Amino acid sequence: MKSDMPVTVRFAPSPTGFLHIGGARTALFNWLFARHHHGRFLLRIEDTDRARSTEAAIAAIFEGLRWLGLDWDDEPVFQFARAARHAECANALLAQGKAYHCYASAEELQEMRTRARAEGRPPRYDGRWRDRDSRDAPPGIAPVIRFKAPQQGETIIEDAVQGPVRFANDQLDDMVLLRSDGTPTYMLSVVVDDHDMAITHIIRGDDHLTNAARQAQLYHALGWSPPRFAHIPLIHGPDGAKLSKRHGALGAEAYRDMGYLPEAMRNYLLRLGWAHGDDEIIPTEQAIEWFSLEAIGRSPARFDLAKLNSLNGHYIREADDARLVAEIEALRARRGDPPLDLALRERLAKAMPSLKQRVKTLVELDDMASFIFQVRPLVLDPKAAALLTPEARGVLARVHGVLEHAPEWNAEALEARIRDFVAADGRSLGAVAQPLRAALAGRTVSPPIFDVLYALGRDEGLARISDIATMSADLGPDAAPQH
RNA sequence: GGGCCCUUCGUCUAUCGGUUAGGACGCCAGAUUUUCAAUCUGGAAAGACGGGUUCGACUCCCGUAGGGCCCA
Repeated sequence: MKSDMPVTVRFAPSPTGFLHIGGARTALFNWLFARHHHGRFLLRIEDTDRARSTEAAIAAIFEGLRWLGLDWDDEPVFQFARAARHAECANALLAQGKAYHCYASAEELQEMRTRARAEGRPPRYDGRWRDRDSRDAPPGIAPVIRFKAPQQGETIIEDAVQGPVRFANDQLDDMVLLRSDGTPTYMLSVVVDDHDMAITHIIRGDDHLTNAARQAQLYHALGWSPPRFAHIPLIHGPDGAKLSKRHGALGAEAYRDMGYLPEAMRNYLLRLGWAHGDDEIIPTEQAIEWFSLEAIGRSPARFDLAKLNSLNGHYIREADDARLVAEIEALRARRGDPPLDLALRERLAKAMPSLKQRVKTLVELDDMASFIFQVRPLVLDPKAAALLTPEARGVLARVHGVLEHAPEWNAEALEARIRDFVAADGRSLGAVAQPLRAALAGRTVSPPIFDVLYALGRDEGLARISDIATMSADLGPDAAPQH
């Protein structure tokens, strides 16, 4: 263990797709651990699979991490570029007799597997070139370099999350380090890179737990002390199976586009497999202070959108209004909507305190704000149209009269005025508020009508009421005003 | 098939041998109310199963079942 060294962790995705939710959580845990210890959080792009690695995926991963607010230290390391260094380490092991050339052909390997299978043994390389002289090598065959793994005893991983995990060494065969074309294998590259990057703690999904044993052996053979391992359980879909496309496993940018706030996502992901007593709302600063590997659970957690929604609603309500306006503008821009002019942006800002109270996502926020973006004459939805009976329109005409001389145009003053009108008229507030809502928003659901009136402003508000009040034709469900 | 890991309300979790098994999301009911929310109050809801160890197990051990990961 390198307890004397500054904490250095890494996130090492393969750029074969977007930053999915499991990767995002792994990155978050690494980031929190680094920030907690005032250490470094590095990025390594494991792009050795040339066929599947893409520039687009690399960009998506960077973008996803930036969106989540997980800033990394130093320039990212690209693994493929370090292949020569990896080969050098394999050759060093070869020179020291800790690795050997293996000339077994693909057919031989296949034969080994089928025989093992037939005999009910686990399919493993049988070590046939382990102690054989290279002079026996068949001509014309480029050898691979295999690791001379210990055959007796056991390898114990003292995992920070899983506790001690023991592997019998005879279960682990002599893995390939360098392929016959001279390219390093994943197992070699990871160990060399983690060592060269001075990684002190490897926090990754527990799908790598078995790899840890072989990697630990490699560390020892190379004369390096292994880092501390922390294998965190994978995230599962709602049905308990591994999270996959089938569950709609999406990239970080998809969650952004669905209207989630990065701080809500961080809070949600943190609580998947990690807890601090009964605390649920844990802002990032607090998370950094509290985070520890010991508190990570060992059982896989299921991804649950309902809880994310709840957290997101909380963070939206807490968010600064100006920021939310900017978020809505960004969302609309991504969707291809024209930018908001000054007046609309101002209306949106005025409505924001009320709007943000009633939504779970930014997409819902945008929808809740649609009354602001509507252009007169409003398109009424069927329920709103049904509310606007001739009688209701008559009421609206009188409300218009009451409001047009209002000295002040703010929610409190408008409410007082309308309540006076309602009281004098002997009606319930609802009998006036609902038609008013239909006229102002074109829907039966909106923020409180006084907030709506205030946000719309005097001219637009009165005009919308007037549009409906002066309408002569019957307003059947199909008679809503059309553009 | 082999190795390894996991198992508390529907979901995320607290509990680190002694609790009426707590909280959150979701759900149901009520309060509030101009709609929808928000908020408040109340409610239903859990230790997979079987053995041990112990005065006492959700908690420790073994087994079974179920799920997952890796290898092929």
